[in-house]
Amino acid sequence: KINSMKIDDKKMEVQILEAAQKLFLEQGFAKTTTGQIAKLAGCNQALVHYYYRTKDNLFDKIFEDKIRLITTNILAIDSSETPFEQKISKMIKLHFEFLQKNPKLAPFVINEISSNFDRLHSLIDKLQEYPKSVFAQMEAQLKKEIEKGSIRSISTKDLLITIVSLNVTPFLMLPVIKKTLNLTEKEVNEFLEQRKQEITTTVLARLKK
Amino acid sequence: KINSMKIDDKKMEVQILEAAQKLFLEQGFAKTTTGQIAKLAGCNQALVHYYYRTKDNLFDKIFEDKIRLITTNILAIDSSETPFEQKISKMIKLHFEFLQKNPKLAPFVINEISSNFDRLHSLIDKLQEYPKSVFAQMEAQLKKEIEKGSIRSISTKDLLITIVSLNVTPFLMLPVIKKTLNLTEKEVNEFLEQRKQEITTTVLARLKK
DNA sequence: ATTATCTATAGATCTATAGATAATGC
DNA sequence: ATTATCTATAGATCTATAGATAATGC
Repeated sequence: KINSMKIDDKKMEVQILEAAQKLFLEQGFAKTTTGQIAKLAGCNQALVHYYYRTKDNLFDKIFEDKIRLITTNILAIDSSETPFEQKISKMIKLHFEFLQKNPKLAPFVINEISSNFDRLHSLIDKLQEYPKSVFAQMEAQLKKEIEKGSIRSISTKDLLITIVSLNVTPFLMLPVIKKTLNLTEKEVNEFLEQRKQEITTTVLARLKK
Repeated sequence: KINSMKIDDKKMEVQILEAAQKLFLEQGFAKTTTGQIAKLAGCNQALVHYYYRTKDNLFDKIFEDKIRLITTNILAIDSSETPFEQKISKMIKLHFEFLQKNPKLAPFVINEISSNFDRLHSLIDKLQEYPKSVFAQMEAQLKKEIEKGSIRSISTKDLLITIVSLNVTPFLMLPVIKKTLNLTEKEVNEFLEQRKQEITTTVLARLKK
């Protein structure tokens, strides 16, 4: 079985999913056609429907997967005895680098949510389940530090929104920044590196007494 | 002429533009049809094309208008002798309240930019013209303060990205927040008020020596 | 006369399915 | 036999225009 496959001869079912993913992330659901998906996957348009029946189905699979990816990467809690500020720095860094590895992810999810929220209700409910316990852990750690007096008071919610806001926005603005400042790929990376540093500085400044 | 119009009997041309605006902001370009626009405007679908010829034309008019609205509201420079920190606070406040008055604006623009950037090149060029001089003013003020030693060093670009990031993101997340936390309209407003305050706190903390 | 509005429709997609054919697994 | 893939197409939109009719301005 393993032998019978050439290197890039993945099962067509998978290739279709991957093609769909790529196109949905780039253009959004509305602008992507099953014809485009088929073409990119290297098959006939009918086959897309053979495997996934409807375009909606295909989208839901992908969207749910992305929501899960995001929720499992928002909070990388570190329960070790590392100083709190280092934990926060690491959390920002990991989240930012996750976004860097998936630069189209944030725009995509925000697009679909804000232009099609009703249809996505149920899918988004999955956003709630997992992070709850992790949120609680985070809250416990934060409270402890505040009581110790080692950081300035802030709510868990605010801290998280601040981190996510600062981390996500550069990727939303990336097309505009690239064009406006006429940046090479290398300069884009430098910008992001520099920005990552600045975000850490900002968040830590907010926590400092 | 004035007499001949009933209260809400705006010229159909305008009603079509407004209907299109509302629908584009809510659903994006791709999901909005000229049929929907006509229905909301209270006319026939053909009339949409009579006045604006193509859907693209109609969109471009609106998009350009929104880009202009945004650029004229990003930087409300205050050249008076007010202390710098107060200027920043006011700037954050004005920008945030501008977004509050136009809550669909940020998601809309980000959507269209990230799913259709190529087509919008020329329109976005307008984003550059106006703000340049204002950016320069801001930079001058900031440099002065840094040299005086009254604030911690930061680049104009970073400061602006930080403010925009923090201000914009709550509006991108609003549908999810509403649903996830099950908020009433009043609670949403409270959340935003509180958040506005927190954003100011964060930015000022970053500037404080 | 000129401009605004409507009805009707051509032409272009696009999704989804039916039915034919090719490939594969027993 | 069963599963994967293709060809072809029905049916649903959707944009844009042509041509008819109604409203308005001199």
